[in-house]
Amino acid sequence: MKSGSTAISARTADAILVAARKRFSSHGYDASGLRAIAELAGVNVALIGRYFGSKEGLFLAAVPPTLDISWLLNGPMSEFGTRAATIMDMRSFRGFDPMLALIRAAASPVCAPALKTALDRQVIAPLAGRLDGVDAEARAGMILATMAGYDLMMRVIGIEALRGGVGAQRRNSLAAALQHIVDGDTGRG
Amino acid sequence: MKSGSTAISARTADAILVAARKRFSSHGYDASGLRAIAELAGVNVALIGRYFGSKEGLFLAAVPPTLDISWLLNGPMSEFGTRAATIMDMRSFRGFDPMLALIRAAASPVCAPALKTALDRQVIAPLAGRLDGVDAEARAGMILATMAGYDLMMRVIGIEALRGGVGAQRRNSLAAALQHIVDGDTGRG
DNA sequence: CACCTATTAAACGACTGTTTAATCTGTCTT
DNA sequence: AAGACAGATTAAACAGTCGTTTAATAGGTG
Repeated sequence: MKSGSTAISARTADAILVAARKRFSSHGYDASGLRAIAELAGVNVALIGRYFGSKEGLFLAAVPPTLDISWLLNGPMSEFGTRAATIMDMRSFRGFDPMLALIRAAASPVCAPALKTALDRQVIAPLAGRLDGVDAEARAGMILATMAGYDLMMRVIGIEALRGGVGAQRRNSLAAALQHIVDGDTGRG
Repeated sequence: MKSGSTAISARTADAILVAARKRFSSHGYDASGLRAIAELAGVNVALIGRYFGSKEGLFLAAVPPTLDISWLLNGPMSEFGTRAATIMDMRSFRGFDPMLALIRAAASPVCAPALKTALDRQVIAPLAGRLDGVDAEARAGMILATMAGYDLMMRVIGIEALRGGVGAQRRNSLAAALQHIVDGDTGRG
């Protein structure tokens, strides 16, 4: 045998996780039925209950672990704005986008607490550690808020002012906004 | 009779609208049942169908008309950042908060199109008209995105880095971020 | 009383997350 | 090789809620 008692289940559980991430990021938590997730994974609905206990358990196992920005911290912080804006604008995930899953699930009361903890530990803390100057944590929170708001308006709602026009223009707006927070410019001095 | 055929219904329809706004802004679109809205309004569920046709019709009548920022454009644009940040941070709506309703309903596919139209006409356009310099619409979109992201992180998810600490600190972060976009600072010149 | 409107209780089918019991599959034992 | 066992998977049903609709009731004026 390959690995004993959970060989087949490990692959099935993984298929469920992959399907859940796709569905949660494209339809949100409330609008994602367990049967739709199961069908996308090619398994029976009852297996979700068996492997993850409940819909909330499935969400907790699927989304929070994917929320990290280590890929964004590789490089000098003097170029954080352009680096973040470029990735945010050019990215094209195939089925699963952690940021969209975060935004679309935030409205659900059962998701918000887990998202808050994951963001505090995996996004705010490491980002604040790379920021010089005062109020590092508050500024890290503002950076996250700016990126999330950008995605909320451009990808979830589809605001024309951000979607239309030359890509470089909106990237510059986002890059400049982010870099100012990184540089700690208070705008008054 | 007072006004013919819809005298009593006008008051009832208004009670339904008020209840719907409260519920949509505190629980989002998907998690707001029509029966909960009707009970909050003190009327029967069937009246919602009679007055607004469907749940989508109720949302369209309740939320989009409330999305405007005329109160935010009164005053010099050189103080837009501090003015917006102060109102955003100090505000305390009793039951209905348009910004929270926008954020919590954005994930629903049936709400997004209407929100997009309302935001384009009632927020982006008037705001862009007050902005000097290049890419006024893209920058107006960034201002809206920054404010929405701030609310998403602080009020919906409850990020500690934004909630905690002295209020003046997080207000300064938000105010500075917004003012830089207003001033059209590209961060590279 | 008759009439029009506003309002209600009740039921509709469809879907939700979750659970139960049965079936299938593959491995090990005799 | 044949039977027994354990784990993985499934079909089916559970109680509940969803948005919506239908038919009956209450309220107020002519």
